[in-house]
Amino acid sequence: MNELTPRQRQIVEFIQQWLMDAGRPPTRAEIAKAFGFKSPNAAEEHLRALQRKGVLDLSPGASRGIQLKDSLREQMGLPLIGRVAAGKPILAEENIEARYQIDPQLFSPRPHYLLKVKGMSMKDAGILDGDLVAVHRTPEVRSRQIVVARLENEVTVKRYKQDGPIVWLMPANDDFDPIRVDLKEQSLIIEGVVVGVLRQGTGKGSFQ
Amino acid sequence: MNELTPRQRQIVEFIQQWLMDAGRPPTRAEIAKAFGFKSPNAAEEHLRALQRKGVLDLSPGASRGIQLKDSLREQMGLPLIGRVAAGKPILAEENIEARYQIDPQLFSPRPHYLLKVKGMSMKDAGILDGDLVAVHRTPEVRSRQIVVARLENEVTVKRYKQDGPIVWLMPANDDFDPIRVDLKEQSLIIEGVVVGVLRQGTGKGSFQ
DNA sequence: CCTCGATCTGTATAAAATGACAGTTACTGG
DNA sequence: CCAGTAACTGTCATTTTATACAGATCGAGG
Repeated sequence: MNELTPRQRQIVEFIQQWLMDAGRPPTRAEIAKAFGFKSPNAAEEHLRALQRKGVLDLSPGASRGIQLKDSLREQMGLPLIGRVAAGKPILAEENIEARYQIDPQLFSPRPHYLLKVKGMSMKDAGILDGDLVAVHRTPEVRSRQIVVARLENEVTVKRYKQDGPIVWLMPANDDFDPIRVDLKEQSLIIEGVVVGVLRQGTGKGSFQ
Repeated sequence: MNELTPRQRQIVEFIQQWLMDAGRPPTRAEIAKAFGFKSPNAAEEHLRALQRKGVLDLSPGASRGIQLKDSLREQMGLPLIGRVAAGKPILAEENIEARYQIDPQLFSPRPHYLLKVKGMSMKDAGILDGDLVAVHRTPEVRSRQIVVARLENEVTVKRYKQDGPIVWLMPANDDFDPIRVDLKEQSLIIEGVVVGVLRQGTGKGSFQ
């Protein structure tokens, strides 16, 4: 049901482009002109179809009353997770300290949240105390990826290494010891894989 | 001349807010209603004044034809500087590999560009080969800040240390030696101070 | 005192834009 | 073959919007 036709996708992309260029949504006539339609009603019907499919909202009566729903989500930005309350899902509202808009093209795959790292256990991977890691939420992890894992209500960032039923969470710092997890005895929840790192100049960072 | 009156500032802030909420600029009537004006012309005159002061652009004839100039610059995003061509200013068009939108609240002071770091000379400061550093363009640097400096047409990222007429550019890696610059003999151009670090998951990064 | 800019009211109108109705064409699944 | 949907053309009444013109007030500066 939510599948867009190629033409509809073109229309959405055109509206996005127009928003970037002009700072306001296009009118029906402007859409029609851009696509070579000889009637504004062609645009009207596309907009109706896209509204039915939930891609955008139309404000009745308002000129340029087109609102892309995706852009709303983008306006929200990535949530920054600080301290994770025990037992709560990681993206619970009470864990969110702030939201930051980040260009989605910057990281891939697309991150779902930012997590503030505590401690220096990943120092040699260039992840310092206070850094923010961009995390893509997925349970699929491969060995040697840096993951966000939850063990006994404790959230940690470590390099993942699987050896049959044994998972090793490897720090990147000789002062720390690897953590051994026997999946037959303990539950390990993978909260996602790290797809980027972000350090703010402010705070106790190592510069300025 | 570019000083806005308090009322004008309110108008600009209102337009920004409206853009965030509705995804389209307000009409004159909508501005008038929000401020309690009994005539849309009051809004019209504010818009004219703001256009004269260069804060926004008005598209004649278009409904909701208000474009905030700041938001245009924000839409452009931060330029990513890769290889710096010898002799060219760092922000020359040919040095720009891409542009990324970054939440301005994320770093402070506000960065002007991103620079791709080559080599591991700042490893112990958590800056690895291929990382992007967010740089605030200023010639004012204090000792111990990490700076972007240009020496003999070579752009480097190092920790700054001044000792009278002698400047030391300190690596954060025991395998590298400090660079000694005598300001009486050599010219050192400070291209800015590092206000943040950003690592993309892709590439030859140390994870995934 | 006079002028000027900022900040408004009040009125009016042309242009821009929405949104409805009546058709057409082409393709797709039953 | 028929119904349904996507993708249009063509027309037009109504509403929304921009924008011009004629005032009014108030405070700052010469």
